[in-house]
Amino acid sequence: MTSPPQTASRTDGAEARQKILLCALKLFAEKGYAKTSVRQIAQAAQVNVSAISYYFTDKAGLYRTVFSWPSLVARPCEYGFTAPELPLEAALQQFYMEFFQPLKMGEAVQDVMKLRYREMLEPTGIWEEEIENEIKPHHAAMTELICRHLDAREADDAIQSLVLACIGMAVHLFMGQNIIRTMTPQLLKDHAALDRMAARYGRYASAMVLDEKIRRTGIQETSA
Amino acid sequence: MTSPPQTASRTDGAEARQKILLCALKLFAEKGYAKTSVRQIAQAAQVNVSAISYYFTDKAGLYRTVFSWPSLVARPCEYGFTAPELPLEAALQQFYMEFFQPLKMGEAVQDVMKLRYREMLEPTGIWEEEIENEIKPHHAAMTELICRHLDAREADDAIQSLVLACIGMAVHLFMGQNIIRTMTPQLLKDHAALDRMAARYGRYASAMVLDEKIRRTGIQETSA
DNA sequence: TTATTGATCAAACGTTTGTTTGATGTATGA
DNA sequence: TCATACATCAAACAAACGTTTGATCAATAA
Repeated sequence: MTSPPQTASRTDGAEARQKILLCALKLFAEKGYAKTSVRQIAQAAQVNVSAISYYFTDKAGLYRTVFSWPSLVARPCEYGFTAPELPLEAALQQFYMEFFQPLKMGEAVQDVMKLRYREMLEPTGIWEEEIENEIKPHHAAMTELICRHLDAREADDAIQSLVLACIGMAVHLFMGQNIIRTMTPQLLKDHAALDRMAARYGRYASAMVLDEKIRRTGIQETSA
Repeated sequence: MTSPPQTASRTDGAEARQKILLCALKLFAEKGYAKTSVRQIAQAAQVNVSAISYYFTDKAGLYRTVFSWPSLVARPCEYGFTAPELPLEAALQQFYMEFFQPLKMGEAVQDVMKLRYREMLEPTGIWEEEIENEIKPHHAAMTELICRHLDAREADDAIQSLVLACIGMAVHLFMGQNIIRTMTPQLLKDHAALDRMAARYGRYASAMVLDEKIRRTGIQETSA
């Protein structure tokens, strides 16, 4: 009879597991998967090395668990920027606000995002099955928004470039945090600074879309 | 068996060195420093493992050599986009043309760029001493260009955000090659597609700067 | 010729890697 | 009380790592 007993009163186990997860996240995000050894993680978490295999089977299992940490990855009310009643600039500003949200939250959330973006450069394993379900929706949502405001029923190359540019600005800011904080730290200083950043990027993106719109109507008029 | 030339049975030595460099570059760019073993490199280059220590002292030495491969890194006529006589949009388009140039060239050049951008995420060692001398000039050149066209003598936060956005679009396209080629392959298909991309990004960036200019003159008038 | 030099090799080096083992301590349930 | 389940530990494991060794082969210079 080895039915799972209730060990709720026992705090030791879950506590160690949590510590391992937290330290692993930090180290993985900081130095990458390969450069982080299980012994380093164990030492940082102040647990025995074998605790990692004990709780997560192996290093890869620990990474997978960290990578899709539910409480950190789950972002409840996202894609609010696609709301149809929003004017273009407001929608884009909200997009960047949502995108920069993790930067405002704790280190852990940022580290998870860092992990995910790191997978872009080193597409091995989880990338295809996980990011595919995160990047593509993001991309599709932005495409839909821009198509709607350009009165285009399909996304041609120009629109897809536009989508890429809008998203690229955000991704770059996220991935280049370290550099930006070195060169122009005041831009990411605090929540207010990030909000200003989102507002500016929203304006810029809006200007890009409007430029494309003018170009399109112009072409339509001359070709008609 | 064909009759062997004078130096056929005995290879030059420089040849092996070159092969190691080429394969190391490819593997480092593909999988990162830590995940690439010297044995893999040796096998790919079809040389003995010890040849790496023989020619480059150690793995780190090989990496350093690859990282600053003179013939690949040297980019002769750069920063041409800052030429004062260029109008804004043309200047920005030239910026993106220059930025995307490596994408047109051989795989080796792209891999070197990939290596350099990878150092952004994993700032260990060479980063500080090398990238500092590459990113900052790029950034400064773009800042100067935008300041000039905005009639601003100093770069305030808004201008620096603008600079960041313009550069970010380009960096994102470079780093996200794999994803972009998966989702919208036609945007990076060939040289002509890349040129169209640079032209579009130039227009978009120009629209952003002009938007900021309008905003500025508007504020100046109301505040004056 | 012989001596020397540089390139190449298989083999082994000592470490570090991720993982497993078996023992020990400890709280819980009967 | 005893017995079971669980958490933790030091130690050991095989495999892979970067690196070194010493021999071998080919070419050059004396």
